[in-house]
Amino acid sequence: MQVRTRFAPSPTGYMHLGNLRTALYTYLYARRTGGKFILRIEDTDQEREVPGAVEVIYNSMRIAGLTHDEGPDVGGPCGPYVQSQRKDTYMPYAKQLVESGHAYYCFCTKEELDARREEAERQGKTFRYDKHCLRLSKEEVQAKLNAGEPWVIRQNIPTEGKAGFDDVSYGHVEVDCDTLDDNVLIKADGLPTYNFANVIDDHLMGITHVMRGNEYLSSAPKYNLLYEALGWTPPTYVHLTPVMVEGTYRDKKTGVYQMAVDEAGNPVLDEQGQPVKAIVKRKMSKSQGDPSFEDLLAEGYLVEAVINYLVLLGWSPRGEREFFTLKELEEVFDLEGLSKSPSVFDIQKLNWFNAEYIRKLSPEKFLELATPWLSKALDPAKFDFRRLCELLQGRVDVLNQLPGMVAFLAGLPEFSSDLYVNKKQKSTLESAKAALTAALPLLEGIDDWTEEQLHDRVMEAIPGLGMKNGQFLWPLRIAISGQMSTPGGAFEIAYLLGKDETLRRLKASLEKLS
RNA sequence: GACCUCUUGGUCAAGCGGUUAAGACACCGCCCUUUCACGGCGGUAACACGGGUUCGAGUCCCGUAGAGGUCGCCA
Repeated sequence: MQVRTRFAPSPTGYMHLGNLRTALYTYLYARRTGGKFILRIEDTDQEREVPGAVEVIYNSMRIAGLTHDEGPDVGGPCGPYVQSQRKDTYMPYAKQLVESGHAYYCFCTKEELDARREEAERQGKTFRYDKHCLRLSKEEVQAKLNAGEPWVIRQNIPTEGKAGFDDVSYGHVEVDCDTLDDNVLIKADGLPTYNFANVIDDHLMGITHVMRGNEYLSSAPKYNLLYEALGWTPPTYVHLTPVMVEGTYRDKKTGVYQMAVDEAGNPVLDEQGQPVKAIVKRKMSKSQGDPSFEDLLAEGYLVEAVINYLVLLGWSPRGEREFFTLKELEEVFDLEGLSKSPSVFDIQKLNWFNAEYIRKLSPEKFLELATPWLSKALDPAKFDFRRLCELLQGRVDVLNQLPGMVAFLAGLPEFSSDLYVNKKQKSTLESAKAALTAALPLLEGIDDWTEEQLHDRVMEAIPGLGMKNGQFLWPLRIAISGQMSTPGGAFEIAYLLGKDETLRRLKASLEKLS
């Protein structure tokens, strides 16, 4: 049987990295097995509608290179692929379940339920719907329906026995039915809940492998009960771990941060005596300030790097190799390598991957990608971006570091004379002053301002000065850059700056040193 | 609180009854070098705990602890 997988996001307006990873795995499994990859939009929550959010999904998928075989935009035999457009397909199944006793009409209002939920919470009990409306006779139900009372349809979970399912990673999972709640299947607005829609759609669309976050692990038994009641065969389940992050935590309702406490429960204070925010391990979340896929791209991460990093976060190829293109992943991805425990998103490792991918870029491509970033700090007409990029390509991790790395070229920063002192280069304040004094006429005498000339003329002059290379070059670089570290040595910086500016800076720095 | 799941270095992770317990990131050191970086070499660092099963357990079973998830007319 041909594998059919699906990615079923709800349109939130951004691509969560955990979701992107789910999409990736889902896509890769379909490709690896020669199956079909389907995109379905789960937008049954009308209150949460975000304008333009569906386009964000298409865009992210396209940028990531995850092309779907069926979906709202490309069509397919099982359409429509947007749940809000499938409204009429769910009701008949719901009614069928009511007929067979696997579901029932419920007329309890939200307010009543909220009150009961609160009451249960006050008593420290787990709230579960008490099947109140199940006691209604067929006639009573009909009368209420005729009177136009608002209603929902609930799943009728058996009060005893066990329910379970099989998962590729987690094996057989089983729970007692009496721990399960009678969830709403059809909402008062006539639209299905996720609990119902995913079962119906997955079946109707012929999905063979359901891959999704493991927040659904505990409700999966209920879904299987539904498959059973409908006389359908459940799909193969593959539950995926969440992507975690170590960061601060802010309460959604109150907006206050969780603060750090020591073993005695006292607040941890920083040097200024201010309370410190706690660093906790939690699910990655846009609302907590964690980056989305789009955010990462905007910061100057390369798509290939993000994909490569993400695929390895929760899946292992079981070998030494760690660089993969999407195409290569389509050949090697499997379910066996999937991890069962949550993994922590590590920006440092992503940075490393990104740096590696930047280095693999052709110089032309890097120039193209870097130019907008360099232009934030430098006038392209005044600097040799091509040469600058040659120096930068091996040194930058993330493109957004670029403006900061070259800002010193636009204007000499204020700097402390301490920078001239370097033990390893045997550079002291005195030797620096001597070097700079000697450098001025030497550089003034160079008319052909190329790196080669700069290098040759200076290098041949240094021995005559009785100095070591470092004693001369270290202070020179400091004097014209004002920085401890720069993308390139003294000659490269001098070339980029041009003769006039180099001499101007050299004089200014020398003056300051006197 | 109830239920479900998970647990190898700081992080990602290999391991699927017998290994000196891989590798990568990060960190540290050395080399290279006119700086930083790159590169090369090396180093610190882990099987949560307690019971079993077994000749032998990171690997199997049971507890405990910790972590995560779920408990919405959200998905």
